[in-house]
Amino acid sequence: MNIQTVLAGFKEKGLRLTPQRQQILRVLLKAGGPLTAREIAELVHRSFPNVGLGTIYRTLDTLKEFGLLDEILFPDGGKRFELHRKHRHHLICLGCGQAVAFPFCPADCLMKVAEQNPDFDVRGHTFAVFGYCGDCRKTQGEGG
Amino acid sequence: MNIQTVLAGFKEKGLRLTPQRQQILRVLLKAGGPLTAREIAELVHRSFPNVGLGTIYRTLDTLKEFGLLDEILFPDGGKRFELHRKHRHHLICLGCGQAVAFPFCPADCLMKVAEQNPDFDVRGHTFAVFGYCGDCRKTQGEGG
DNA sequence: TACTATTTGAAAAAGCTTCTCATTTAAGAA
DNA sequence: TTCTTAAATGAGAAGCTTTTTCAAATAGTA
Repeated sequence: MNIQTVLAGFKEKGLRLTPQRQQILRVLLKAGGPLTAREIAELVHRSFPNVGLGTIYRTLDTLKEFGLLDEILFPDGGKRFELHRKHRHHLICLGCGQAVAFPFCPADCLMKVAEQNPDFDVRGHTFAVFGYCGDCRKTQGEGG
Repeated sequence: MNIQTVLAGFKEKGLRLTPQRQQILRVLLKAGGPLTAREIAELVHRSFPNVGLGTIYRTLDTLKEFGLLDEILFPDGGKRFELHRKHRHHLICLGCGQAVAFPFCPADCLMKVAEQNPDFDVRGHTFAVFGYCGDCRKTQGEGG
């Protein structure tokens, strides 16, 4: 996904292309992984020091509403955001917080669940794997 | 898991069996599904109106520390708690909030992830399925 | 009973997210 | 370019959940 696509989508929906929104989008596009609202705010502030957290959250809400943004729930309850890229799950390092996406779903489990709960209308699922990345294993991942 | 087991575990660890903790445990044992901290507090207050939220959270922390409590993250970021019962995942209704546990894990996906990330030391995972239960489908689950 | 470290209640504080509202501004019209 | 207007913004207040603080109470033991 590039910024042109996103901005075109914005225009289609009648949303204004404010500099703040553009900067928030650039930050999300540049991000190597999912970011917290605060991290997004800090990065945006490098170009627009006065953007309020309200604006950050409002923009994130707007993006979510249009399916452009994914929200990732970390095991401690913390939320992170990244631009939507098909359906993906994450491999998350408990040491450094780095998250790597992978594109496949727990198919076997979903099938079993659906089979065993025929009355339940499955609409979605979450799946995330936690542990320690190669770098963190050397320092903090052992013996936990 | 019954209250005797839990209380015995408490004693072993040198924890005091205060009436507040016992009541929190009873509430968790009686619960039909995972509860929010506030729900636990409300139920505890029926017997002990003055138990503070601080005590609730501290007790939940203690239980988590000893592996007696599981925390479930809902898709909106809300947290719920239930006494640990082996390793389980949840089928959660977006209509009424009811959560049903199931005892199997997304094995295929976990294997793939581990294979594709040999440097990563996998320590855990989360998996939850969301949708609408039979009751809610009749009223609010259609066309969402 | 007396002792003491643990636990508690109450309130304050902290952290994240949402809301409020006067002001600003993007986008289109003239 | 200037005007118009609804949408968006910044700043701060407010709302929630969770954590911390600390004097007072108490479980467990001697």
